[in-house]
Amino acid sequence: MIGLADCNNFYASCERVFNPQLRNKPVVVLSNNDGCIIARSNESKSLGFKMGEPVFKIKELIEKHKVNVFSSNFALYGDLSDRVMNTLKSEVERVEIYSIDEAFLDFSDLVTTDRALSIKRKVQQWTGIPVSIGIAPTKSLAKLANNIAKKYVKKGVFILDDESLIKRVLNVFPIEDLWGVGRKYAKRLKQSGINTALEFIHADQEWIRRNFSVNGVRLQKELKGEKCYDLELRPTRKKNICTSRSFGKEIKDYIRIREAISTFANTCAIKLRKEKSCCSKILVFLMTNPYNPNAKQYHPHITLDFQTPTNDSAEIVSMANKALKSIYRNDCIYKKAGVIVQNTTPQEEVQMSLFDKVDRDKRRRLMYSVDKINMLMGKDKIRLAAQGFERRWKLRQERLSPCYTTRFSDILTIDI
DNA sequence: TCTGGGGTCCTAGGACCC
DNA sequence: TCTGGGGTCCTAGGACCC
Repeated sequence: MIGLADCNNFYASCERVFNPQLRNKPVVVLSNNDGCIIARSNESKSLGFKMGEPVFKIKELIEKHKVNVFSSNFALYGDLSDRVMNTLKSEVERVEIYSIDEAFLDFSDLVTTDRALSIKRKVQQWTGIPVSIGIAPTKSLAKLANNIAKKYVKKGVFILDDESLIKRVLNVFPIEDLWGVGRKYAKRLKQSGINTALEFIHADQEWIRRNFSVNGVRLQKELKGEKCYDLELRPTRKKNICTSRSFGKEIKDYIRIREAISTFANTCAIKLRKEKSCCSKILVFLMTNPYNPNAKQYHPHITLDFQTPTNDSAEIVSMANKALKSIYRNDCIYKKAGVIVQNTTPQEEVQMSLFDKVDRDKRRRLMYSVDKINMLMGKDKIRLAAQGFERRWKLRQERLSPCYTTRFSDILTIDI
């Protein structure tokens, strides 16, 4: 049996941990640039706030209900996520961290409601984060069980084990809530008269394969209780790494864009080194504001290759700027830009180029020292000049909560 | 005025090989 | 007039996830 532990309204719950005044009050967390709603407490959900809704459209509603609004604070969420995962690992031997707020748990040894409940209570007590746990024979069914635990079961734990229970649940489970069925697939399925998980199980397998690829077939098998996805215990190396942002204010000036692209490229290089990977391709893209119908639209991108795979900041930044130069036009105003490094290989397995002139050992030691100094002294203490100093393109974050757990100056003090 | 960011996998089609 | 068979690799686009 496989369990899925999923934190309830994770980002909103994180904001509550060190700010108990928010309990039982509506909370929403916004995306970067304070643009859209990306997390809601139960209170906000019942007030009708929708996932992904742009904030400016619902300003009055927010004020009317005195909703507590926060900019996203990923330093806080990341740290609390680590605490939740470590707590789960203290109770279950085999844990797959699936996302920032979800983990699959191997329950093949012992499945009881009591065990699940005591795990849930421990996470709550040790981290302050409420979780729900669904347990079933396959990952897809565990996802489904979790969905039910969250919505309908007060104690927050639901075990989906015997066949007749599974059948009863599938019969009322909406097709669009299945794991792996997004908006497009749901629409197509409904057009074919398939509205519940049970109807999906009974659909013709060849038809599913044709319309929803092998993933659809796997989902169908998993719902029937046949395992297609195992627990993945070792974190896998990323194949692509992306750093991109919308700008707080739109930018036209080449120098400013170059500073942003240089910063994004440098961040990609840092992420690569953290993964101990090198990349052999780099993609740079620009975007004008698609929501402004009067603006000239231009969404260029270009991919360039490295002769020798690299994770050297200087090499990656200079290649990114070369790419930028070839797509930049000065008659557009840009809203967003980004850098994606691709075709990654483990840094120990880099294929050298016969004509390479770079002393790669020396460069690697240099990068190692830069990373180390920045870790000790603070982010960007050593940086490339191309990144600039002003960060004029920076995000809007007007309602940021303190980094309670990751910054000394933000640690709570207690008056006795 | 104001609309997020970071990933993965699959498939079809084109280019190429012998 | 008649024009094979069996592959691989790469990429763009589309779907999905959180």
